Amino acid sequence: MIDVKTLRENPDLVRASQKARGESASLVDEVLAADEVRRSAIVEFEALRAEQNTLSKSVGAAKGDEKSALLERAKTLSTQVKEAESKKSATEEAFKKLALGISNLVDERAPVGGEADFKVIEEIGKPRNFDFEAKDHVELGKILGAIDVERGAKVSGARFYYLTGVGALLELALVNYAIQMATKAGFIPVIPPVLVKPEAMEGTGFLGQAAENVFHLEADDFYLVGTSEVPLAAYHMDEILDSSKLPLRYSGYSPCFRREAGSYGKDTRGIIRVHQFEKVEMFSFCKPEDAAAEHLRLLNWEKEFLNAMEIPYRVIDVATGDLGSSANRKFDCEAWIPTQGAYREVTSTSNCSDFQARRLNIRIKGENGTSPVATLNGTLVAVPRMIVAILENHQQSDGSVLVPKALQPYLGTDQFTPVS
RNA sequence: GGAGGGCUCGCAUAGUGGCCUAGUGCACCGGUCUUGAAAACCGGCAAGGGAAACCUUCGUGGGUUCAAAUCCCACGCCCUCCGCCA
Repeated sequence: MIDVKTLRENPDLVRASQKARGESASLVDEVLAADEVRRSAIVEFEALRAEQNTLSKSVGAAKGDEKSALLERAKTLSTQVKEAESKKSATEEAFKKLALGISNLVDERAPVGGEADFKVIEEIGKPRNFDFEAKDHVELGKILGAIDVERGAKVSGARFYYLTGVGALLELALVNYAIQMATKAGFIPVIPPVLVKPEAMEGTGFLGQAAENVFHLEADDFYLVGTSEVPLAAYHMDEILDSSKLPLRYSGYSPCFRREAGSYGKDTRGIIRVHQFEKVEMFSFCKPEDAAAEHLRLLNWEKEFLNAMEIPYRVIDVATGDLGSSANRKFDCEAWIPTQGAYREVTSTSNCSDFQARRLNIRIKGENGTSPVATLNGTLVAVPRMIVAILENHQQSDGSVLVPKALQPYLGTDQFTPVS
C-alpha cells in the first residue's frame, strides 16, 4: 500500500507514477477524497466516544434522580456513538479499498514505457554458433528421456509435464546447487507452505492485477501460491523486526502454481510456460534506505547462478508499464534460447520498497517509533526455464547435452546421453 | 471428526460489569552509587491514529449494557486425550 502521507503531501508524484505505469492517475484524487471523508468521520466518532466515556464514569458515581437523568442522556449518546462508529468503519473500508488500488511509486531510474521499452543493461556470454540444426528442448527432452509433455497433457492437461530420468535428476541438482549457493551467501533456507490464506495473498499484492493468474481453492478459501515470495513475505506479517538484524535473507524452495490466464497460444510448446514448477527464490527484508543496494546484490546472485550454468544471457531494466504493482523497479535476466533466436526471461528481481510491508504490517523499530521495512525478491532458479536453457545451449549434434561444471558434482556426470 | 483446557502490552502472570484510560515480576533502556562491575535505589518501557486533548486495541467477529478484559453467541489458533492417516 502507498504511504498515505506521501499521497496527501505529494499527490503529483503519485499521479506521475500511476501515469508512467499506464494506470489511473485520477484514482489518486478518489483516494484523497475518500481520505477526507474518513478523517472527518474519525474525528466525529472520537468526540462522541470521549463524551460517552466521561459520562459513563459519572453514571457509576451518581445516585437517585441525578442518576436516572444521566442515564437518559447516556442512552441517547450511546445510539449516537454506534451510528458514528459504523459510519467511521464504512468510510475506512471505502478508503482502504481505493488506496489498495494504487501501485507502488516507480523508481525514477526505471525506463518509462510499455513492455517493449525495457533497457538492456548488459549482455553476458555469446550465443553459440551451431554447425548443425539445433533441436528444441522438447525434442532433446524426449531423446534424453528427461521431459514427457505428452503424458503430462494426458494426466493433467496442457501446460503440465513429467520430468523423468535425467530431467528429474537435473531439477534436484539445480535446486541443490541454488540452495547451497544461497546458504553460503547467508540466506536462511526455507521450505514454506504453498497454500495460503487470503490475507497473505492480498498483502503481497497478488489479488490485484495478477488475480486472474492465481489458483483458488474455493471450498477452503486457500490460494495456491505462484511463488514462494508470498509465504516468505508473509512470514513476518504483523511483526516488528529488530533493525540490527537486517538484512534478513531467506531462500525459499517451493512449487509454484500459475493459471496462465490470458496467455492462450503463447509458448504452448514445451515447458517454458507451465501451470506448476519448482523455484528457489531469494527474499530479503532490509532498511528502506538500503533497498536499492540490496536489489543490486540480488541481481548479482542471479547473474552468478547463470554464469555457473554457462549460459549466454542479458540483463534488462524492465519498463514502468511492465512492473508488478508492488515493485518500484525490476531487473530481468533473459537467457538465450537458440531455437527461438531470442532472449527469454529466466529470472527476475523486484524492489518492493516498503509497499508490501505496509500491507503486511511488517515494521522496524527505530529512533522515531516504528516504520515499514523494505522487501525485495529475486529468482535464483526457476527450474523448467533453466532446464530449457541448459538443454538447448549445451546440446551436441548427436542429441547429447554437456553438463555445466557447477552441476557435475550433483549429477555425477559431465553429459547426458540419448536413451535408446 | 469427537472430548477437555487455554489465548491479557517481549516473556511470565493478576484481573468475574464502572478507582483497569489494565497491576505485578522478569527482561530491556537511562540515571544515582562504585576505581570498574554486580547489587541496591530512582525513572522509563506495547502498538496505531492525532500538534495536543483524546481515541482505538486484552485471539477475531458479532451481541447484551449508560458502561465489557470481565456476561452471551460464533469462529480462529495453541495444548492434552480419542478416532483416522503420509
